[in-house]
Amino acid sequence: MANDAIRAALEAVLEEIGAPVGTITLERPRDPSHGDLATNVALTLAKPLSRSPRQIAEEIAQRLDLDAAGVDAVQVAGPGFLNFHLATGTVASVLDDILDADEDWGRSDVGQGRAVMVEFVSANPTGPLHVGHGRQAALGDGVASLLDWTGWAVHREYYYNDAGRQIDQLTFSVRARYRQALGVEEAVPEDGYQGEYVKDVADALVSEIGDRFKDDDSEEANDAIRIHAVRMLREEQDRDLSDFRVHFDEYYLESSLYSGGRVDGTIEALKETGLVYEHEGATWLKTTEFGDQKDRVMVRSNGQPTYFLPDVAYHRTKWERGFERVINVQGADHHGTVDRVRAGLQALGLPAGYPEYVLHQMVRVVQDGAEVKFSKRTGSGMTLRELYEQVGVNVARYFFQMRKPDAHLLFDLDVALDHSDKNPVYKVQYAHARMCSIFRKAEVELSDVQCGAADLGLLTHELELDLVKRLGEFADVVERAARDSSPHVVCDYLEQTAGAANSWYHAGNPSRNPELAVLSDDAGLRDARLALARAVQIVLRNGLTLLGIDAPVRMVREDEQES
RNA sequence: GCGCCCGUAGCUCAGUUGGAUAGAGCGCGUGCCUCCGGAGCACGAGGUCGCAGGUUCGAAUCCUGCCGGGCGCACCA
Repeated sequence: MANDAIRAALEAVLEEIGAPVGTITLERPRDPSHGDLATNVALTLAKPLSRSPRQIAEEIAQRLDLDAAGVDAVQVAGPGFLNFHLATGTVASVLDDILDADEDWGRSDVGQGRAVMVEFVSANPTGPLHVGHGRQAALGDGVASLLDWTGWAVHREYYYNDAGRQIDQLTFSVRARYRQALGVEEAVPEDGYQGEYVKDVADALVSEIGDRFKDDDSEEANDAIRIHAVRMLREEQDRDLSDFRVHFDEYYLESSLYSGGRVDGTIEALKETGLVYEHEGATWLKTTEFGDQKDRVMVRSNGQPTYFLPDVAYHRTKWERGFERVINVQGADHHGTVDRVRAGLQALGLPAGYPEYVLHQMVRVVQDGAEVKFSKRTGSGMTLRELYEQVGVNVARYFFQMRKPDAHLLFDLDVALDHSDKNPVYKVQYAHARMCSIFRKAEVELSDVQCGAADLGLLTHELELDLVKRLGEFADVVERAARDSSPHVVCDYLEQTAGAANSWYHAGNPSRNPELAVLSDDAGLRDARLALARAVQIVLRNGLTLLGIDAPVRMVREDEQES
C-alpha cells in the first residue's frame, strides 16, 4: 500500500539523521494542491532535535528515496509539512488490495488475538429496556465489533443484578398486582414499579398457579413470585435485544456471586490487605488510599453487604477469568462508581486503570420539535422496542452509534422516519444499493470483478481519485475508532464516502458527462470504473456490517412498496 | 459546596490527541430536470470555536479562573 511504502521510506531517513522514530501520521490534505498525502513529522521533530521544522523537512525531502516510497515528488510547504505527490497508477492501486481482501478489507491485527471483555447493557430485570439501554446496546455492540475487526478476541458479557432491593420491590409490586387480579383491593407500593407491564407479569402468574398465593405471605411464596417475575422479564429483555441483533457470549448473575462464595472470599482477601477497618458498626475499605473521594462501606452495620462489595467481587472474576483488558459500557449517571470499583480492585493488587470505562450520556427522543417522554407500557420513558418498531432496527442502531458517547444524543424521529438521503442511514444504504445497481445494469456479477484485471491507471478524474483515496483510508478509520471506542468515527466516514460516491456516480450521468459514465464504451475505462464501483460497494458494506446494519443490494421504493 | 461530562454556522453535530484558509448534514439563496435509480445534482451565503488570561514557532484542542447546561455526590442500587 502507498501509505506503508512512504512510512517505511520516512522511517529510513529518520534513522539516518538520528531522529526518534515514532508513529508517523499520514493524512490526505483537504486542499488538493497540497498533494495526495502529507505528514507533519518534521513539525513534531522540531523540539527533540531543537532545529527549525522547516530545516528538518528540507533535509528529509532531500534524503528521501522517492522510488522506494512510490512517489513522483515531495514538497516542503508551510511551516514544514511534507507533501507527497503519488506516481500515476499508485493512487488507484489500492483498489486491487480492496478487491483482494473483500470481506476482510478494513480488518487489522493490532489486538494480536488477545482477550478483551466488553460488558454492556447489564440492566436490572425489573422491566422492559428503554431507549437509554438501546444506546448502550448499540454502542457496546459497536465497540465490541470494532475490537473484533482490529484483531481482539472479544467476549460480550451481560451482568444481571438479580439480587438486592430493586428485585424485592419488583416482587412486592407483582404481588400487589397479582392480588388485584384476584379481586383484592391493594395498591402497588409507593416506591414499587407502576408500569402496565407488571400487570402482565401478574396475569401470567394467575394463569400459572391460580390463587394459591392469594393470602400466602410466606418467604416461599415471595421466592416463587420473585423467580417467576425475574424469569419473565429477563425473557422479554432477551427478546428485545435479540430482535435488535445484539447477542451476548455470557450472562453473569449477581446471585451466583453469593452462592459461589465469591462475596465472602472477596471480603477475606480485602481484610488481608490491612486496608479494612470497623467504624460505627460497619466494615469499611480505605479506598481513599487509591484516589477515591472517600472511604466506602463494604458491610453495613446490619450485616448486609453494600452494592460495592459484589461489584468488586464481580470484577475480580473478570480478571481471574483471564481478561487483562475489560471495557465497561455504562450510562454516565454511574460515573460515581468508577473510582471506588477501581480502588477496590487496586487494593487486591490489580492494575490502576482496570477496568476501562466508556460512559455515554443520556438519550432524548424528539418529534415535531417536542420531546417524546411517555410510554403506556412502562408509565415513564419510551421503550427500546417501541422505538425500533417505529423506525426500524437499522436506523435505530445507526442513530445510537453516530454520536460520540460523551455527547448527549438527540434522537430526532422526524429524521429517523425520513426515507430520503436526509436520513444518514439511507444515504449510506442508497449509495451501496446504487453501486450494486450498476452491476445489474452491466449484467456483470459482483464477484466477477477480479483483482488485477483492470488498468487502474485510467482512473484520472479528480472525483475518481478523491474517492479512491477515501477507500484506502478505511482500515485507518477502523483502527482509530477502535482505539477511541468510538463507532461514530465509522459513521462519519461512511457518510462522507457515500457522498463522494454519489458525486462521482452523478457526475457520470450519461446525459451530462458521457465521458465520465461508469459503463463507458471504452472497455478499459469501463473495467477500471467497475473495479472502483466494486471497491466502493465493499467498503460501504464492510462499514455497515461492522456497525450491525444491513447493506441491501437494492432499496425498495415507497411507490413500489404500496403495490 | 465537591467531582465528572458538555458548550464550534439558524438547527443537529464532526474536528484523527497541538498543525496549513475551522468542516459535514439539515435549513436558507441561486442555477440545473425525460436520468447507468430525481428519494437527485452543482454553486453560494452563514463562525469572536461560551468569556478572560496563560503556555509556544503554532491553540477549537493543553493549563488556570469565571459563565451557562447535564449527571453524580448513602451504612440505595
